[in-house]
Amino acid sequence: MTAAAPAAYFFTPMLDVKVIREHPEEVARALETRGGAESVQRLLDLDTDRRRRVTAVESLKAERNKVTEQIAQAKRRGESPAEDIARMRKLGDEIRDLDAAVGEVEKEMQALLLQLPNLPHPSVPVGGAQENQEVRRWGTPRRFAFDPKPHWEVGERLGILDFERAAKLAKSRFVVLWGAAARLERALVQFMLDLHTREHGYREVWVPHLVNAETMEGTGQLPKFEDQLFKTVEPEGGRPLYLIPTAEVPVTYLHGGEILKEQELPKRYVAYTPCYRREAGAAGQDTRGMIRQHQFDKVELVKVTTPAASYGELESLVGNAEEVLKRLELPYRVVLLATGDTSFASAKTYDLEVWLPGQGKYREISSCSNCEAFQARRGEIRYRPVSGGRAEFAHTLNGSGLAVGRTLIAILENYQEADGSVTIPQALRPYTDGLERITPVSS
RNA sequence: GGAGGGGUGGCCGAGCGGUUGAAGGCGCCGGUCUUGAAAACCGGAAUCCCGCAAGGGAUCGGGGGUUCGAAUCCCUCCCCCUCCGCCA
Repeated sequence: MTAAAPAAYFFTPMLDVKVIREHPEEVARALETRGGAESVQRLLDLDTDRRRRVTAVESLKAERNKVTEQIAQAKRRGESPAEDIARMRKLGDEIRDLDAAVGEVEKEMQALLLQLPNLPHPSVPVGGAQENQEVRRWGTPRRFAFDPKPHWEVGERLGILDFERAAKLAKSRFVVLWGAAARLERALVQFMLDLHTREHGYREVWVPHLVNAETMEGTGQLPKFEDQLFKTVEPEGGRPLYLIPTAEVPVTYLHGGEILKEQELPKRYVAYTPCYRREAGAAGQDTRGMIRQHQFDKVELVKVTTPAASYGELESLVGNAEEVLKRLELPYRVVLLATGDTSFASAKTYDLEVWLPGQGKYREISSCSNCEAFQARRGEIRYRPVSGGRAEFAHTLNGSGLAVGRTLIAILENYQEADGSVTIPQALRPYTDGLERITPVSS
């Protein structure tokens, strides 16, 4: 039996209030390039206010408990202490009012805290995307004897990418994959899952694609990014569900509200799911082709580990994702994101960018993050140390291993030939039932 | 969809108005015994908040209510289970 997930519970925000209280300047500085620094002073004021009120109400409660005990004793003696009871009535009202006031303050604090992003790791360059650092490159972009086409031209010429019909079925930013493309998509999923389970030690897991608000909040998607999510409408006030924007959400929250044993860590999971994103605010970006879709497949890697091990696990996670590109012989580079470009829940993120000759650019194909205790705190994911002490928040990590649609794109662009055909990478052939080349006939 | 049952500590499971932060078991930590281990026995240990501390407060699915006082009574929401119906 697994523990019931806690309904979001006051005072387990993603940043520990104590850290803000004790190091307000450092926190504000760390958040400068990430957003939220302006909340720090307000939080400090609220925190002071809250503590003052809590102290006051608790002394009243202490009195209530004492008098209650006196009444109980009197009753046992057969007396009826009318004046004590009358006093308790008044006390009870006062306590109720003060508690309500504390609740108001806590509500405001919680709302602010839920909007604060994670603090960056010291090794992360400070600044916006222009401060991102290329860590390494692998592979040499192929020299083409002809002008390499973008994937949408390659795919439409082969009759395997169909944007028009997808728009008819749904709307723009969807695609229909025909024949060899659908086959390739499936092969890629299989190939990635096999690699990570057989060689990298991940356990495969299959999860719901629709999750509730607690799960979204626990992993940092809500409340801040509601406009990026597809949401269901339930009749008669039923609780809505959200379509997952990444498998990171359900897979990380598998252990929400649980206390794991240190000796079970690290947990390493791999999951294949479709991902659904509104892409609000991306109007005009990547409108052609299947770079940015409302629905795409992804194989996701998730780890739950101890604070001491998490940065080592981040490096190996990146290596595991890189291995997919290496086996597919797709040139790529690894980029360490600067503070301002690092995602909300993450303390440190490496992006893998694959070379797309049709666009003449490296484009993101994986994002690998160490969220440290940010999600663990929100989602109450803890572990009991071997030494038997108090339960500690775990560290959670995630990374794409890889985005399948973009991998398909990369193959179409990197492996295209002058005659419009596309060669299937060697590593994928065990999964394509003998198909070695996509031509208009084979497609 | 109809009818019932239930949500308690790391896990299982008692309690059903005051002496219960909560019996018992399992698991965990320490000790005795042992060449070592196991078994047996003894002891320890929930979490969060406020406080320099002493100490105090809160927490038995969430929220609200009744009461001087609630894990225990009432309302409401969420979730799980069993049976019947329906169904990929």
